Amino acid sequence: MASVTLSDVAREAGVSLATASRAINGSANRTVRPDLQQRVLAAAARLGYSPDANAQAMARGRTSTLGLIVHDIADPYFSSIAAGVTTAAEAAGLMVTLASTGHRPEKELAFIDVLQSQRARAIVIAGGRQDAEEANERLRAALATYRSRGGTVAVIGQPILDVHTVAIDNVGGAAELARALHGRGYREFAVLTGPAPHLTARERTEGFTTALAGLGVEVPADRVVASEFTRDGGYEAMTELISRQADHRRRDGLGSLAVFAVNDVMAMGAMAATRDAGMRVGEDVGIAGFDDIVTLRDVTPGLSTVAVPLVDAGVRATRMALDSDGDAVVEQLDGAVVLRDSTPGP
Amino acid sequence: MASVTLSDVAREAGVSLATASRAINGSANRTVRPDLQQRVLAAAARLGYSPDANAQAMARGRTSTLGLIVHDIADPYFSSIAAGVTTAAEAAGLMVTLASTGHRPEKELAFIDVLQSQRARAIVIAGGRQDAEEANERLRAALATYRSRGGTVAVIGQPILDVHTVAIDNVGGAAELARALHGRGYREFAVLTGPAPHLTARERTEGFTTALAGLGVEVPADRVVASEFTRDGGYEAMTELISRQADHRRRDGLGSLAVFAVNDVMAMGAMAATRDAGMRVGEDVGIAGFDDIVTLRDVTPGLSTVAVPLVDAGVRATRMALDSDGDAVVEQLDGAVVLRDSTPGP
DNA sequence: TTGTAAGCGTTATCAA
DNA sequence: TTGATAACGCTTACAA
Repeated sequence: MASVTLSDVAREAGVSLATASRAINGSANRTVRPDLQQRVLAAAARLGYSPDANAQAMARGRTSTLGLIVHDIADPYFSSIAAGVTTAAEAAGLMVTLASTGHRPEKELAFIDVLQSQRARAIVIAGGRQDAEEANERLRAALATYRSRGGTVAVIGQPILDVHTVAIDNVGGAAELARALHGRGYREFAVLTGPAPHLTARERTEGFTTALAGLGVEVPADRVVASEFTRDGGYEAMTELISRQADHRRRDGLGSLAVFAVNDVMAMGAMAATRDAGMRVGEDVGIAGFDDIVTLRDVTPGLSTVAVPLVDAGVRATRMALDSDGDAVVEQLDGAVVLRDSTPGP
Repeated sequence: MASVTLSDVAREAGVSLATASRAINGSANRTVRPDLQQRVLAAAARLGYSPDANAQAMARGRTSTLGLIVHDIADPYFSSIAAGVTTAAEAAGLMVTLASTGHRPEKELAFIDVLQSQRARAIVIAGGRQDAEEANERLRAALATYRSRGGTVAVIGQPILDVHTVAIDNVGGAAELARALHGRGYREFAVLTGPAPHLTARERTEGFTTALAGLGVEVPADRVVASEFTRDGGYEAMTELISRQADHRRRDGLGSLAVFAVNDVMAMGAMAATRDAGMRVGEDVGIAGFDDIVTLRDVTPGLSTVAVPLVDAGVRATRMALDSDGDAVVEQLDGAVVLRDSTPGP
């Protein structure tokens, strides 16, 4: 690591350290004489000088790092958000430090500590919150400390951490989906919901069932199946649902039933389970998801879903974290129902 | 940013700066008396001390940062690799700085500079190389400089940058796929290949056609369609292919034709184009891809493809970058053919 | 406009 | 075992 330092450059250019510094980054203190500036730049190039960002961070008292915490970067939901965050961060001249928790909530705290240590300028946390008050309280405390030290924060998810939040309208989107499916003629519904404490799953489920109730349709309790918030969760929940239904209606399949899986990846699992049970998606049973994952837009039958602008969510969260420093602001992001052939109507 | 410093902790604990430092991280210089150690730790906790990673980096002369450069983090190919990289990095006690180039090769160079400035310990570059010698030469130079300054590098892609490389066996995988499709009875083939300079696309195409040649089957030039390496590229190429074929064989569709799209995402585009042209995937034409993207494993008909262990590629590349410091090592990663219903046989 | 010198928060060397 | 103190590479008052 025998790096070339700014002193080396200064010496090579025959100027003082201060002048070299000013020439290379044009600091607040205005100008350096053009010819000197050139000399310094030339010397830097000749020596292959690379400024030490850590030293700069120390001297300046601030870094150009933004932290991004996701549950699982391989999940298309989070990777889309990450794309938005990296884009917006780059536009702001920041590099992003990526932390993937692997769905372990305690890692969130640990990563906040690390980002705190790195003196990251801002932290973006992506991913719905859990209904787990002690965990949330710890998170709130950690973020409050981070903010008190000058960092800024934005969360994509539920606005319960007292920080800037991009809140996806899960309730509204699910409700609209419910009405749209009802509009296509479905009168029987089921929900493959996530784990009970998962707020996003819960909001989507409630939005869906409440909207149906408003239309005079009830979703019986045995048609609300809990599971993991994953592809396998969707598969298992659908399998379970099918076996529960088998009793009543063995021969005619699930006929006029529309199944709402609370995210697209679960919906894909549900589709697979449907097929493995010998039924056809769309014809024997309708299936809808939530998110409109871009990679899944070409599946057949086309998956009905609620499109969420995930990349945009990442961009907005980053901007919020960077721009506004005051009280916690909540920005709502609406989804848009997209009806495709997985729910053609009964 | 009025942070608590180690001096504050030392004062609070009534010990020297040096002792505080040793107590908190147990440096090479062995022990600190247990009671002092406790006092320091307690003081640190009381004050909410958070070590300044930048200062540590300066003093220690090394960081705990690993840089990851991808073309597009929203692409499932890269997000899977990123998952492997973050996992392996975390295991090594490193944080990863994520850089997404948006497919602009010049950004790769710029990011290497930034990572160099950050004094990142290692850099992992994911994504196939282009046949563009000046660009590659610049990259080689940048990486050589980075390495000469003490950094280590690993690339996932073609081993042409004189650094450690995880090379995916595109030729072999595509060849095996060709033989497997031939084994299912196909005798006519087409290839939706990527842009000409894209080495991964080229290797897959060549592996495929060469293997077929070995079986006595030739792929006519007008059945090799170039396009972007994306979903839309696949869609357009397939549309083009269909229109080219339309002349000969209007009524019987593409019958016994198997189409190899050089990656899964392109294959999804090709499937969409097939359907939009009123044909059925599997029955009217076979379609296969490459990569076995996890999110696409449940599409119907199931997409025949070559499974590439992408997460593992990320893990290995990270380990290579971290472990071996010497000459460029090339580790080959084999794919495995997975035949599904998108190529049932003619 | 340029230079001198004082930090920035740690680690690590060297004495004590 | 502990404590001064000199780096680490840079920025930025403050002087010149």
